[in-house]
Amino acid sequence: MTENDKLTEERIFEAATDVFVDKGMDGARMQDIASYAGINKALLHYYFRTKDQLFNAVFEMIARKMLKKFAPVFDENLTIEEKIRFFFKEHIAFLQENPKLPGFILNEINRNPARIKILLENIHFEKLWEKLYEQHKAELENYNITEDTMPQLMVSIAALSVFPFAARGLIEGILEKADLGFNKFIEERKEFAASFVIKAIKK
Amino acid sequence: MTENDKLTEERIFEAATDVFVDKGMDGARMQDIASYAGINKALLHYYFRTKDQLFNAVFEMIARKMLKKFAPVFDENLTIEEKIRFFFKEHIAFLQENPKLPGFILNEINRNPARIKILLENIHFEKLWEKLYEQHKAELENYNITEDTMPQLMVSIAALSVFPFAARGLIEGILEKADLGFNKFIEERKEFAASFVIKAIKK
DNA sequence: ATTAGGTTTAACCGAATGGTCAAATGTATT
DNA sequence: AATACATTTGACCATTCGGTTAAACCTAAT
Repeated sequence: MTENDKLTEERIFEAATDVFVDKGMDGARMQDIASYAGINKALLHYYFRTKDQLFNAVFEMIARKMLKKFAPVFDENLTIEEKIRFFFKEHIAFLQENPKLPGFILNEINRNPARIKILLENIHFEKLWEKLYEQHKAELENYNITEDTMPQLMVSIAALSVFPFAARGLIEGILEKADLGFNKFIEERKEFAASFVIKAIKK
Repeated sequence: MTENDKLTEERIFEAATDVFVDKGMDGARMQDIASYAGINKALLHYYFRTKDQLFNAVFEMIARKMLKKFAPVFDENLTIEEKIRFFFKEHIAFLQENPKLPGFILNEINRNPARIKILLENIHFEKLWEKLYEQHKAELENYNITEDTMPQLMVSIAALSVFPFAARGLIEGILEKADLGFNKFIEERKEFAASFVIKAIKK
């Protein structure tokens, strides 16, 4: 049953993804994953020998999926400002559908920083801003951005997009008292963050 | 021995802080904390009955310490721009000395959001931007900030300061290839982030 | 010196957890 | 129908972990 086979493995993988993202590596229980997938715990170990192996598979898949969302911006033929607006719209929309990913990834990275190096090799994520800088060298004359400050800019953009989700618990707690829902806050953020960055870098 | 007593309890508390911040609630082991404090595991339970109690004590102390760093800005008699520069300088300096706090807090908040509500009640952190907005109402005529967008601004400022530490593993992995140390990156960030925000909100 | 009370320890307990195994079940091939 | 092979399961194991207990230790007061 290659068909059923795939189904089982996929069900396991999806269950594992949900549980790991929700509880983290340390908090996740193999039994939970098995129950969630509607199978026996031994079958988990049949498909993925150990918890570590299962976790690594899940983590790499998620990290790849997330980092990939950063990439398409660089292929589009757009001005910097258009790219910035495009990025915030797309990336925040992605996070709206996967709101727990930021917290999960940041946490697991801190728990095991070594994993990142492997990840960054598999996905070629290096010198990403250099490419961007080359693409817009002429255009950047009108902006307060040099090659040196590109990393600062990139991290800032990532921060503005990712942080609200990573700190959702805090933000919700505070916004509540201003009776402003988190969803509305995020929806408004797509435009706010984009304009914020563009204003910030303009000469 | 009230003197020795305090010493033991303090040693335990400090050890617990280190271990919890490093491994998180789920990853931390009572035995590790005991060993780290140079005492017996039973003595841990003698001073702090359960792991939960110990963790709560540690977490609340850390959260209070960290959130407190946000407060002084509001007491100073400074212009907005001065406050922004002051904040980034002070807050990032604080994080330089406690680089693992952001990851720890964000993670534990996601793992147990309910705890936040209790915390936010103990520390009165509410409507903080309303105070700020009132203080600078007149001055804000020259900026693109309304009362509605204050939360967006506040979250953005926090993001720019906190995120690099929460994502340190990632940033280091990427910066490495640009042979720029994390420390240098952070040092430069104090000025970069401040100017970034000021530019962004100016009319 | 003895007592009393807080402090510290070694040994232990029960539950939970990651992982294993032999048996059972299903399935395709001959 | 019989064989061979992959899939699935229940029962089980060893270890780890949070927590307990009873006894030992220390110190100050009588």
